[in-house]
Amino acid sequence: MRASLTAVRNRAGIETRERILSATKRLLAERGLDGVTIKGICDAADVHAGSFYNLFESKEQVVLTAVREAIMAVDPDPSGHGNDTLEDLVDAYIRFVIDDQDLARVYLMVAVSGGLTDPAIRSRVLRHHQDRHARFVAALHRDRPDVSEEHAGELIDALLAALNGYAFQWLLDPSFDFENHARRLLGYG
Amino acid sequence: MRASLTAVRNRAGIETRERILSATKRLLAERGLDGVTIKGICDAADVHAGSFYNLFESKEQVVLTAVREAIMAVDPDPSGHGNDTLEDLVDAYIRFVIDDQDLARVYLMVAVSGGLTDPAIRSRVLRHHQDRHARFVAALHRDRPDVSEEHAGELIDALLAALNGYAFQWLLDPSFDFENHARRLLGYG
DNA sequence: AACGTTCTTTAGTATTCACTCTAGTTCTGA
DNA sequence: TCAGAACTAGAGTGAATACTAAAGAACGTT
Repeated sequence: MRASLTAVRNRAGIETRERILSATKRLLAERGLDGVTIKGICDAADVHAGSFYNLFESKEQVVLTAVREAIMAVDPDPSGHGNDTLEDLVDAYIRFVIDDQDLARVYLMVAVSGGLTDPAIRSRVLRHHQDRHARFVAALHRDRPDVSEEHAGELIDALLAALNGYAFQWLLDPSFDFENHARRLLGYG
Repeated sequence: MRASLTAVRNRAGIETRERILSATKRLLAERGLDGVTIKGICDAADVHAGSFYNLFESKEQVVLTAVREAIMAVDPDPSGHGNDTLEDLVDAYIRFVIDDQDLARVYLMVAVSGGLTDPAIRSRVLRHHQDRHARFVAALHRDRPDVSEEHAGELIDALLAALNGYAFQWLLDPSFDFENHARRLLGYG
């Protein structure tokens, strides 16, 4: 690791950084976590290795940055939490997956392959899941105060897991009716 | 690729082949599709590279062999098809995931990462899914002849996708009540 | 316009990867 | 037991990998 990166201040540097990050996201979606190479990123971003290392410390850093953005993109409006209905939350996930397929692919691949193999990514994924779980449970409780806390926890557990399964199936086979199946999950009882 | 492999006939060769294959499966489960290396496999199987290439043509071949076994292990009793109930099929999947976590991990990682990036694996995964889908639809139709074919197809679509989502969630977080959630999916209506 | 900082390029290095070669050892069948 | 086939060991090859160093170009500030 380099001692420290020079500060990024000029317009050129900021633009290059953005180009590298979006190329990384695209390549992650296309080739997967380990299919991404520095050369691939640099070619796609039309940048030389030296420039890359002027702006990022390592391949790991740029990948983690892209992954972090993908994970954060799953949840809408994280500041104004507390007023979403369960339907809002599910809708937001549906929209995320459909509108931002690249990031959704990254999110799922990271969750599955990374979560199942890399301890650092695993804990990140689990933590993210906990936050999501809490948010969904709160929303469910708002809609249906009669549902017990324990039961709500289990319902949301199943809901989130199924949503991921649906999303994956749709990314693999676009004829899968992701949107309707996902909405139908809301008929909880 | 080598012109041809010498035939594997001796006990020693067969044993070594098995050692290599099971080491490959274990490493696939631990490190993922691209985390597996020839050196890793050879070390784990206590074999040298020369021996490896005497028994397998390439890294790709041994990985695909392991993957094929993982995918085949998902479906029970493929010969005697036609008499399983939907409950049998779901039970078999539950048992597969719980009893053979390594293979289940490989199966899911391959389906997600491989399916989303590698065209060869993608078509293999899709084809496998079609077979599974047909089997599940037939079982549903046997239980409930009143359900229309189209509706049955959609129900099974959702069932299979949810099962995969549940399995992944459980592999990531063992406190997830995979078995019960999976069984609950059978309350279709 | 001139100076220091930031950015880019070019040409590397060391390492790891899948895979090969060859010589030697063990096994099997006759 | 012996010949030939199957198997193993271990060094080695070239390509690809992440990453670095150093020099020059572009930028922004004064």
